Amino acid sequence: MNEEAINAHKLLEQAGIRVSPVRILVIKALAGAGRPLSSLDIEEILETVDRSSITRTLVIFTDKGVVHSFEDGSGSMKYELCMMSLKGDGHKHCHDNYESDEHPHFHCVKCGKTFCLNDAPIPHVSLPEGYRPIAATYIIKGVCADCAQ
Amino acid sequence: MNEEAINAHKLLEQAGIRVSPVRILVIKALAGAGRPLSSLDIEEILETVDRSSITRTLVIFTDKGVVHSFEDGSGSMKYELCMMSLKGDGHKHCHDNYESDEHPHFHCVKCGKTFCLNDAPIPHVSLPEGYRPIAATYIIKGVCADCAQ
DNA sequence: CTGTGTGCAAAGGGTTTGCAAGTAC
DNA sequence: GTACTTGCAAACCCTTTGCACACAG
Repeated sequence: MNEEAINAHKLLEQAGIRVSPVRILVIKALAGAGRPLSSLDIEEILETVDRSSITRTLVIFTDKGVVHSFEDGSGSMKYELCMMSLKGDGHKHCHDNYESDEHPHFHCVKCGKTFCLNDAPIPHVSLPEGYRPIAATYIIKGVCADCAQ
Repeated sequence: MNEEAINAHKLLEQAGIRVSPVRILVIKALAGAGRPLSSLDIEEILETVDRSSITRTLVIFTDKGVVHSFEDGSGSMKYELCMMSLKGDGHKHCHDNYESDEHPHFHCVKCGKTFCLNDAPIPHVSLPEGYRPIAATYIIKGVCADCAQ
């Protein structure tokens, strides 16, 4: 069992999710991509795994705070590993502190890929009285450097 | 013809869109709601109009810059009148200047409604070299004041 | 007559669900 | 044995498309 597998294993246990082959594979696919993936993206990486199993896995991960999920305007949901779970702060649910964990994304309308803008935090916007925030998504739509050439 | 109808008429002409009954009705529905609507929302307001006609109308409006469209995480597209077209600056396409025209939104996961946070502009995030922005969406997901009680 | 707008029905893309077989404890 | 996981197929939701009729110039 290599380093990556050990980390995926640990990550699942810390999040209170039972370990399974598909779950390990999905974690590794997300970790290896370095950018948010759709269930279709993951299916293409993990050729042998059924899409509904991937989607079910991602729902569990989202519930347990292991991944963030958001719509980037491409028509399909994108998923990325939550930074807090990667750091091993499994007991801190990322929903409790979304502003420090989330970051903006850039969605390229040409290639369809979505990139993380890790350098900047999601800038703060204050809410009207009584509004309780859970999460925030900040997506800039445009053309990426590769596609602009 | 009342005041609202005259405005819708003018708005369409300024955007270079031919006037039609459905287009007037969709403009009025959007203007009357005060918050972004889905095609289903509009269908419920305009009981007699077919949903595909509404969607086709919204596509035209988006192309011409009369409305903004974005995904709020509810699974369906939301549409709202572009402020620039309301002010009569029909010649200024809102895509040319998204940061000054757009604003953040709040999506309530309980009632499913999406509200405009008009007080704040979309805060600026700088992009890596070569990335060309077209539009930005900033959506805070949570529970609205009415649903939090 | 010609082009545009609209309603209806079908198709398409993505996600979710039901069910049965497989697997771990 | 019991509970969980997974693959397959069907159902579902929303959007898009094809087509025919209605209407305006």
